[in-house]
Amino acid sequence: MTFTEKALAVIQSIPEGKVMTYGSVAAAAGSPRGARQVVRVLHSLSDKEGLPWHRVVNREGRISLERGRGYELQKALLEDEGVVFGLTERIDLDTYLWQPSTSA
DNA sequence: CTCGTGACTCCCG
DNA sequence: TCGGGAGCCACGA
Repeated sequence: MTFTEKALAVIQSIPEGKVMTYGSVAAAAGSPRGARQVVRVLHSLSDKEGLPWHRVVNREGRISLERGRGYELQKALLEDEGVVFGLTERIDLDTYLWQPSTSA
């Protein structure tokens, strides 16, 4: 089981209306410092595995992508799932952060 | 095998 | 408080 596979499983475990940070996914996958690998996983498998890449945001609960890069798409997808963006285009992690270990 | 890369994160200035 | 730089890890060429 590689980090990529674990990350893949973790990301797929994120339910609608919830989000996870790169760091959290990485940690859940076994590498607290592997946030960047999560990025890689999204890039490489989001398309093939049909991952909910839009449910992955940065540590601030914000979309890392820039306007015109996918930002609006991700935001739209999340809002469609019930995720609310704050006045600062930010997601309230206290409310929407998905924590795999705490749910089961 | 070594080098480069990346939708990150943290620490220091 | 804000900005810049280095660290990090795994994967593709």
